[in-house]
Amino acid sequence: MDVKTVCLGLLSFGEASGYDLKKHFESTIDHFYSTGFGSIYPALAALADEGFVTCTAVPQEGRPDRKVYRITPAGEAALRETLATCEPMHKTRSEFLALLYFAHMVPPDRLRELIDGRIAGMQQGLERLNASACPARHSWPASVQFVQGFGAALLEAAVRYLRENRHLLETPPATRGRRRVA
Amino acid sequence: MDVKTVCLGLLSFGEASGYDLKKHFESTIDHFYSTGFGSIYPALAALADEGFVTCTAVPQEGRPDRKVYRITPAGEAALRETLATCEPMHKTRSEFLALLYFAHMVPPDRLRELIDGRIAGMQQGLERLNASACPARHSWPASVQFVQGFGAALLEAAVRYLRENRHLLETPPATRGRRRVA
DNA sequence: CGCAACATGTAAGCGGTTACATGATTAC
DNA sequence: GTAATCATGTAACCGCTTACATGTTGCG
Repeated sequence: MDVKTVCLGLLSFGEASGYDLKKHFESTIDHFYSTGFGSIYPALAALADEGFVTCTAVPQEGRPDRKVYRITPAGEAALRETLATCEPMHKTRSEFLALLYFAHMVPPDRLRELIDGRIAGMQQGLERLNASACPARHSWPASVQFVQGFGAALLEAAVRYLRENRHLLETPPATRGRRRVA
Repeated sequence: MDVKTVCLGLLSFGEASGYDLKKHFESTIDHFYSTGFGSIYPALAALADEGFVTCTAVPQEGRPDRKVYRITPAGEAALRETLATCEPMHKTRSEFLALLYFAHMVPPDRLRELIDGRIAGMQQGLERLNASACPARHSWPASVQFVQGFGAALLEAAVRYLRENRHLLETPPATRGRRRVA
């Protein structure tokens, strides 16, 4: 499932511009599928080419036309087909965890800063998720809430684990009695 | 931090062949940084070119020479440098969550099967992590244990969340009184 | 005065995945 | 017999990231 499909799925919630989609990505999707304008705009153009969306240019003052996309019946059928048949993967690529894996080669100060930073970043992500969940004014389906809850649950677990176990990385090995005071 | 750096890091634990590294990736790294031979072999060749590892060919019967790689002092320095200065990212790309996000477009049976499959896959991953953690015979540093524990904690949280909240996706919306019997 | 938000797009480049190529041994 | 394990590599392809390109409005 590529960016095109995700954009098509988002358009199944209602019409939107590329800019709108980017904001949607940032607010609730970023934690499991992040992307940028460089992927979104070409995706929308391709979807329009295939007849899966229509595009209406809304003139604006002092800005490029706002291009509003709407999903077509063909697009909805294609989306259902893709969702019904694709083999959805799930993968994490974390240089952060890789670095921790090699903690024995990382200066202690650096290690501490990185872990502090990561915890802070995760709590920020948590706040962002909860913030966009609160309003409850959306016409979005329950699944959105579900996926945000999933992200929040994982973030909470990650923060807890880091807090409770970082000492395993940060205490000196103590093998070979190095720096033993007594 | 690319595949090259991770391979170099793994070689800081001790000598290994490309094949060995692949097994190491599969057993304990896969959950946060997966890769294949197509990345590992070129990475090792590049590291050898740069003088960060040496390569000793060990002849075998009926098989290609086993090429054993060892990190050099220059390689260790380069590794420390990279780990001390890189900006480690952490990102998840989940088509699975994307699909759940659009659950309103997915046939209920398919949805159930996918969630069941994902839970099963996660529990398998959990068993694999615990299995490779148990032996305790490794000369690997504590950080390895730490990272495996991290993976396990997240998997557990994910399984729990899916179990406890899947009904939110699987019960019909009930809006507009569809299929209301009474 | 400078920065953020609004708004859309192109194109090079990069890293990684996938498929291909080869081939013996061992266990079921 | 047929699948899995051992063992190494090459190369095309592909999608995504990044940088570039442009320009107005409004806020502090």
